[in-house]
Amino acid sequence: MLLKSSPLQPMADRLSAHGDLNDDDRQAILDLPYRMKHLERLAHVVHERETIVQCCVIVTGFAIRYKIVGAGARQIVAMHTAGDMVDLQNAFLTVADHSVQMLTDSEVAFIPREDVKKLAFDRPAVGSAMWLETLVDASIAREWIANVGRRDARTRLAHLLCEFSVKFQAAGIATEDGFALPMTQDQLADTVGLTPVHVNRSLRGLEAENLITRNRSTRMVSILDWAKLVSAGDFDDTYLHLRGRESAFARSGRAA
Amino acid sequence: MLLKSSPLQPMADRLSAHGDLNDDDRQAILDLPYRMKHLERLAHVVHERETIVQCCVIVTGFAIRYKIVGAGARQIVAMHTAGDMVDLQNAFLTVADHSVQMLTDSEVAFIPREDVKKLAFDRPAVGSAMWLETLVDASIAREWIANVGRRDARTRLAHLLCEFSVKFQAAGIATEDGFALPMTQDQLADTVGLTPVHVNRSLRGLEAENLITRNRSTRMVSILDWAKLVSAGDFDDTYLHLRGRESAFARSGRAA
DNA sequence: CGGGAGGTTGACAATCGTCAATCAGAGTGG
DNA sequence: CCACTCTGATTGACGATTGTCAACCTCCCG
Repeated sequence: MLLKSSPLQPMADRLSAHGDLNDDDRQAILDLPYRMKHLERLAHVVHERETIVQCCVIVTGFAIRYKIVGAGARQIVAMHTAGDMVDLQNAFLTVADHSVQMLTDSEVAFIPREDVKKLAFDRPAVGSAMWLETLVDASIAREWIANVGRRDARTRLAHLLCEFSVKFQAAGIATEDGFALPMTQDQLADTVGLTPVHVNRSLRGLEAENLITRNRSTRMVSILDWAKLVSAGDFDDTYLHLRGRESAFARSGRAA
Repeated sequence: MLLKSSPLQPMADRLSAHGDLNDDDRQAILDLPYRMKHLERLAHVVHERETIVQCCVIVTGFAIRYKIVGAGARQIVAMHTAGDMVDLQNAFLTVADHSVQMLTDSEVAFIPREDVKKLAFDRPAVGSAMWLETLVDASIAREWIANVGRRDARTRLAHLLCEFSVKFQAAGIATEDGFALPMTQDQLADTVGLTPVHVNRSLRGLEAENLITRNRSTRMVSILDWAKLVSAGDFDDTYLHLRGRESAFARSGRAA
């Protein structure tokens, strides 16, 4: 069960979390052909309108998906961490409808899309898990629409911080006390549909309320009061579909 | 090839558009067990947090997916027309992360989720098409994030109208000249993250510019200048992934 | 020690929201 | 055929959240 060896292990773990994969399924994932690549901060994996031929799995690091609108503004539409299959989901779409860029120096594995498709249909359990993964992504996107469309600045940011906290903990790269936020305020602004100036004001507001603390140099966010942050962010982790895991509500209950 | 008989025909057509399905594939779709139901305007198909046991295909009519945020506001996160598999995509998620409501009196077909899953993996061609359909939905959601997050009121609405025009034409329920918009201004407001008052002002603005005309009683939107509307809405239909079809840009080119 | 990226602030502008009144059209019952 | 009612559309006055502009600060690094 503990075959920690392949760079694809995080991907196998992620998919296992979505359903019961047997050892053969897991091994089949690890046996996928891949090509490792080191990508530097701000390097692009895909550009909008490009043709997709490979799927990309993040082994280490963070990435964002973004779109550029006519006025030149950028909107970040998703954020990914280790184990995420950034464009694996797009194994079925031919032309990219958005760009993918690394937030940090990262290790990624590229897998030919045909091999991914084949695996998905050869092994329904794996296929289901992959499909599920893309559906969870879609669910998060819907939540972001609501976040940007119907919440004020403070709530939007608190919500995003809650989401990151839960997501990072699920990925094993954060504790309940806080996490390293690999985004500048410019990037945060493009994530929640605000300006960097307003993000700054809102973030300081959350600090002033003693919900969080930040370390500017390490870019670490410490959560001082999870229950209040959840409340401030109107956060409910149902949309993350984390199933078996300890839910954020459970955590908030414990903290209360 | 023309077996127009089953209520599931629109679904088969839609899936065929995403890839090459052979006659057996198409027949397998039509052979799915289903239960027809008439739903009145504003009836709910699913409520947020409910457990999903059936998948729903719209045969006639329109539906919206929406979320309610803490402050009580509603955000519509998707809009669906005939042929759309509203919760088929959620065959893999157990608990609904949003509500689904009909915009008009409609005919829908309910299919047990297990049968959908089985079909998807028994017939990879169908499974691919279904997966693709969910990925297109996700792509639209991402575009909506950008629309709400980074475009001003006028542009947001123009963009939405362009999307509806293209989508409705693809579904065969609109011409290039216009379409019946089954939404009130309240619902439009909850779609683009504005207030109804501001939607009204923006819509009248587009009319004043002679980009569109509306018939209040039939709720019909006529497009007077497609090219200018596309420009005003910063619209590029790449994200709709319509492949083989005549693209909106082709149309705008023709009109120019 | 200079340069640069990113964070912070203040003053001011503006898009968009709120509130509330009024209007228009469809359906209903007498 | 007309009053009545209800939903949805339209407008105006006013308020406020958020954006814009621009300066300054802080830390890191060569």
